Amino acid sequence: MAKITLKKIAETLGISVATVSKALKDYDDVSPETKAKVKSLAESLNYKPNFLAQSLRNQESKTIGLIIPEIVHHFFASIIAGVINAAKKKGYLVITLQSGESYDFEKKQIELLLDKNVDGILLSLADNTVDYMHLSNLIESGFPIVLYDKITKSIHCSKVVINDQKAAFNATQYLIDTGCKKIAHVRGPLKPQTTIDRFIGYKNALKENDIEFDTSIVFEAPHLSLEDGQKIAKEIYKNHKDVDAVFAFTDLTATGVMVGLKELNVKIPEEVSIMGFSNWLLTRITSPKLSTVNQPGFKMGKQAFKVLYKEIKDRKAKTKVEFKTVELPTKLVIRDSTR
Amino acid sequence: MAKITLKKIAETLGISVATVSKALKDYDDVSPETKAKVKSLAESLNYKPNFLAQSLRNQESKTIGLIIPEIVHHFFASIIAGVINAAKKKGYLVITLQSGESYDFEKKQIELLLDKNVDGILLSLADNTVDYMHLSNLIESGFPIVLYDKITKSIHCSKVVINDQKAAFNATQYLIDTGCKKIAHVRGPLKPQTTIDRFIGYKNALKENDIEFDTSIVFEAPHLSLEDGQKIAKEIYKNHKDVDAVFAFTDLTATGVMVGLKELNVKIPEEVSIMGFSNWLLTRITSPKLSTVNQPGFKMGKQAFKVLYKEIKDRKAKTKVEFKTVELPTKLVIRDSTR
DNA sequence: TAAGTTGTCGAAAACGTTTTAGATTTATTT
DNA sequence: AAATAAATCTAAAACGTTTTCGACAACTTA
Repeated sequence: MAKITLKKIAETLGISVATVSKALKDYDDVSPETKAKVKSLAESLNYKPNFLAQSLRNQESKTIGLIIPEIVHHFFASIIAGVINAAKKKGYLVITLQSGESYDFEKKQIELLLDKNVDGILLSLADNTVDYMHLSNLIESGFPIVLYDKITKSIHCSKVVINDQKAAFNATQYLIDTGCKKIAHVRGPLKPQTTIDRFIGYKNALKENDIEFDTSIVFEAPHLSLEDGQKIAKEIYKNHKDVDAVFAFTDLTATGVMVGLKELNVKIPEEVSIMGFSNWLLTRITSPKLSTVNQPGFKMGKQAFKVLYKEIKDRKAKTKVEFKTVELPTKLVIRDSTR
Repeated sequence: MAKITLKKIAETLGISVATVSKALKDYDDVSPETKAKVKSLAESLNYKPNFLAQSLRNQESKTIGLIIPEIVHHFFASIIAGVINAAKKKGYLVITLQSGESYDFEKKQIELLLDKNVDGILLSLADNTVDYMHLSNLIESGFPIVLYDKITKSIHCSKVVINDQKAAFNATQYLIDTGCKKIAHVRGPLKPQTTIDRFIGYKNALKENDIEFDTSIVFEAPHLSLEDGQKIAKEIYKNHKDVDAVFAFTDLTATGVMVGLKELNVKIPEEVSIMGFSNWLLTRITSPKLSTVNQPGFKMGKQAFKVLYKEIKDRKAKTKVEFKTVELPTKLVIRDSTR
């Protein structure tokens, strides 16, 4: 059961290791006869090149790193699946790490991945990442990194995102089109670009329709949890009875708002329309079923890998690497929580 | 920005590579002075050993493979998180692959991981895996593998599981204790051991309480989907009006049954108690909230890595590897869908 | 026949580390 | 002072691959 190596093949055939290697890779300075002999023996011994040796020699590991803020999360799990799926097709394997939305972990894990000689990194920024030196240095050195979902405009590199502004605009516009006049917004933690952009989209839609923007009906859900939503529901019921729609940053919080309002006997969607964001599994389970914006996690993962792959190839071929930003389309999924 | 290597350190210090290597590892045949010089230079140059070279030389990659049936799934995502978390603590990285419940993929991906020189594999069997030769050969050769969650009794190796029989027994017993007399069971696909065990637990509880087992109220949910559950709800409503409780193989299907029955104006839990299995996020969102059995995914992932780690160490130390089966405790989570 | 061409091969270096076995120097013992 | 022991170092092989460069033979060409 010992491992088959080039050396073994060379010895049994009475030729050199170099020739065996070249025969297997169809170099044209080895005769057809030798090639045939080598190939058939390699096949019958089920020879598999040693990946570590290849990596060491070729300075590439055919492995990429994927840093996820939170694995146990429908959207991010979809991303993992998408990345793995796309990577497999190109012969790449994926090492997944979780930053837990912590800047320190994020930094450490990037280092870990670099130490492991990954060929590139896919990264979604932790919410509290504010200092980008660790990234910009890396990118300047030419190391392939692509940012997905939670990005920042302050870093110059390739990115894969959805258009949060547009998506939020469309969601809000839909609420307006269906007769809602007083639309509250539940936003996430302050820093991430996604929070900001969805908020801007919401505001733009109001403006476009000459609806006055009222800062007192914009709520922050610090943990984006169900409970956050429930609390906000009570607040709305108590102090903002005229609210007839809620557009939330994410499905879970939207569900919290919905559950909270239902407990207060508010009729959904007759009295208040609820719009979520992401299209998680749970949107099909709430009652009424939650209207939402589909955020294509699997596709985003696939696309992110593709962009990274191109950069890895370009860098190897010493072609100039062009940074690009890919914007994935979202779409409204209208169910029963909106009029 | 060129990589710092032992060679570079050796050259600037005017000593040999061997000494540098040994100095950094505190071998006792290098003088304290040399050690100090080497260490301080290494530190100031921020020397990081090349992982590939180390792996090649030491014949260990400090990387393990994790094969998951389905990543986008609350329970399995928790497992991934648990494994990564435990692995990190021991300096191991995790390559995740998805089998998609396909036997062929499972085989291919094991090979992929072996080609990549992973030090061990964590595996949950695909539903349609029936032939275990690819595994038993590997295990016999001494390669560390541990099976988690979806296991088989036909393979002799370490395993990390919950006690499905006991968990199902307790769930059923709870239904009986709360006055249910006619308890239906929704089982999963026929093959997996988990399906069989939960079914046995259900039957045992009936027997223990002198309740007649009625095969006509055992239903199969082939895809374990929400829709499967809804269909079964209709069937129950139509032909088995005397059913006053349903114990389902998994939360999503339980939810399907619940949604289906609610649509037929059956009162939950007054007329029918519903018990799920797994304790996914969604159980807190259904209305009424779903009672279920907590299946500790994160812990299972952690534990699975620990067992694998021990095997890797033992094997390296040439200690005899003892296979063991770790059984993780489950517990009933009673919410509002049961009386 | 001398020079050039072509086809086929292998030695050796390289990737960066670890470790064995031996070499060299210094210190200790008789 | 010679023999032995201890302390410190290094050469070299090893892990398994890839690729450059040159060697050699056989065949063409002038």
